[in-house]
Amino acid sequence: MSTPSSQPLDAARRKFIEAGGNTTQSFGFGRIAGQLFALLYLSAKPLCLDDIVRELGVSKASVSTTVRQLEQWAAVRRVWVKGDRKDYYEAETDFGAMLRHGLLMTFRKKVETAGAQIGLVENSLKRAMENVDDAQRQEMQVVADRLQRARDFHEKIHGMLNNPVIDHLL
Amino acid sequence: MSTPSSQPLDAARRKFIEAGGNTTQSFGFGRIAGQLFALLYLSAKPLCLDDIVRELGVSKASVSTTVRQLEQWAAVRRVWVKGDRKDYYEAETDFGAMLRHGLLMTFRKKVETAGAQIGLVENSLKRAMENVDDAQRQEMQVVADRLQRARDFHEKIHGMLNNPVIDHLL
DNA sequence: AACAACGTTTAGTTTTTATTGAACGAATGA
DNA sequence: TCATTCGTTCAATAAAAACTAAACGTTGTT
Repeated sequence: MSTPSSQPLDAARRKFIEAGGNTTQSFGFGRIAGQLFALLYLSAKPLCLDDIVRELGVSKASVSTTVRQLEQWAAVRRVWVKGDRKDYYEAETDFGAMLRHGLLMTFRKKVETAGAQIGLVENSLKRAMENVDDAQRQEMQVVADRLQRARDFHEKIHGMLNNPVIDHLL
Repeated sequence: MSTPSSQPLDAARRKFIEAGGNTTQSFGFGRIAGQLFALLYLSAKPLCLDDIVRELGVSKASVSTTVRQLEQWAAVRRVWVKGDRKDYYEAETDFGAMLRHGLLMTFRKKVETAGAQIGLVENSLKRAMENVDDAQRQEMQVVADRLQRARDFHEKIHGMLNNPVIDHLL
């Protein structure tokens, strides 16, 4: 008992799925991630792996890995359907929650990694400056100043990303 | 008459350059972009193409193209040195300006493209809904509703990105 | 137990992106 | 004019990423 979707509806759906793929690809996440999310987002019912394979025309392996990516970004969630041992998935429809729990997290991590690396360089330079004559120290100071400006900026960004106001706005 | 930079200084510089490469790569911009910016950022004097080639150990072609990328992002600017027809480059040290004029711009464009695509799908679906019986229209309505939520979110993001307050915070 | 239906992992392939060497044209100055 | 020094472009290559088919382990069914 499958619903015979109308042609114009399917046409629109496919356009949206393609648009989703293009968008995620332009942001450096894969193409399939966007297509898969778009498909689920417009679907009234949760879909299983093979549904998705059929609709998108990609391999089961790709769907399996992509679906887990999307789960990590809180863009898709697994749902249980009674009396069926297949895994079903549905899209998160609250984009704000999605950004807060998924993308922003990833972003924060990368920013932190960058900040930590600045810190390491700063420290190793500071230690090196102690055992050196004044001429050399002066040359190093220029670099030390720039490093500090970089770290200042990092802390500014860090502050913004962890500001509850941001979460509230999304 | 070249300055004989001290060993510890150079060591720190190289670490920073490597860190820069890792960071930009993790964000999906190339590795060289980050290395090149980091090199210029810690350099007291502007550098020419061949200086950069020498320091980073990459081809002139790569430096040429990457430097133009960075110029577009307002991360690097060309400076003239009197009596030398080589092009010299220096880093933008104001990270805020850099984000405002470079990265945010790129980001905005991608978001706009995505938004436009949603609009297209929405319109084609709306038009299709006019010439269809009630049963079909009801099925389409579910999809139409989700599309509208997607567009609402897009407009929220659009508003945030174009809010002067953001620029002011950076 | 043997089988079938799933989702995952792995190893290999295809596709895309990054990087380079070499050729080129413009500008400089002998 | 000719030779040189630059930066860019372009075709080719190397490196990375996306994608797949097939094998696998698990879970449920007969």
